[in-house]
Amino acid sequence: MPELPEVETVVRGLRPALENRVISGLALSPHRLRFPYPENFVERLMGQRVIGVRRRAKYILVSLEGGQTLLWHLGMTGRFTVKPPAGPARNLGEFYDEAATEAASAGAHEHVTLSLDDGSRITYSDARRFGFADLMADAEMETHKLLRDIGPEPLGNEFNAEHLAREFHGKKAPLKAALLDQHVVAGLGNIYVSEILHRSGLRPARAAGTLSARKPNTQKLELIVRNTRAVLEEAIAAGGSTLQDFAHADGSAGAYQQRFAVYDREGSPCQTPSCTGTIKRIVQSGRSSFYCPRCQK
DNA sequence: CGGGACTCCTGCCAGC
DNA sequence: TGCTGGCAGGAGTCCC
Repeated sequence: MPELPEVETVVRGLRPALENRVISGLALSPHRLRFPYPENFVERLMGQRVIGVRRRAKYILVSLEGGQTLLWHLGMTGRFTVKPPAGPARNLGEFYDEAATEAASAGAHEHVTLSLDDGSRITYSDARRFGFADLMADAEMETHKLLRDIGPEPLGNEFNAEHLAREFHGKKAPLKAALLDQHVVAGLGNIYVSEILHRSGLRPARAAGTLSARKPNTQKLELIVRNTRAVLEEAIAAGGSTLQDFAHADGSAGAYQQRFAVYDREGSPCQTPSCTGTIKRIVQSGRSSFYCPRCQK
């Protein structure tokens, strides 16, 4: 599912396809996505030149020359496919299961088709339609409802032990929920939070506030910060290499197999060196969490 | 106000 | 074999 590393991978794939190109056509399917498209969506995008593509949290932000920014969220099953003027289509994001990727490549659930001035086309497919698009003036970025309250980027300097100490202070919510909260830190999702907590030796059900009492447990907080960065950077590196494979290969999928230490590994032996535990699955606020009861405290 | 439940949607798969 | 129910998950919204 698209969490920060997957969105980053998609952004890196979209960048060369979109930057400097002019939008020459835009077609929408009759189905709306999670939210209705913004007013005059097509008209406002037509003829616009793309000057930049970047990521904030799990949002894709496309800057347009005319002073507008296109915001896109992939939801859970959103994916972009780039079709160059000649040659095979390139599916951005091989982190989805193979069947869904094939379906998208075959044109199923296509909701938006963007034509560019170099003859290429970019399509957005989204089986569950949890994704959505929005369009705003650049000046509205700071105050945009979906962006203004988002926490620091986990790979930036603002995400540190002091920040977590402040955010966790007095929190009764479990660590799992606290790290999933986009206001605490941006971009983490269900899968990576399990991985980060496993690497940090912390139980997902542990109350976040226990790490930030009157005297914050700085060591543990720093461990979370360090492992968050490590897990995300490894995943981005893996995604990036997938993209490269894809760019110079014949379009075959499956070169990249994500290896998780705990996610979806219930009943498997814990991979922590010298740990003899077995991965357990629990449900927290309707979501699965995976952890090792032996080495996570 | 914090925290949890519910909601959107469709594909997949275990179990009957 | 074919159907059904449960599950997957991002994040806004609602309610206690």
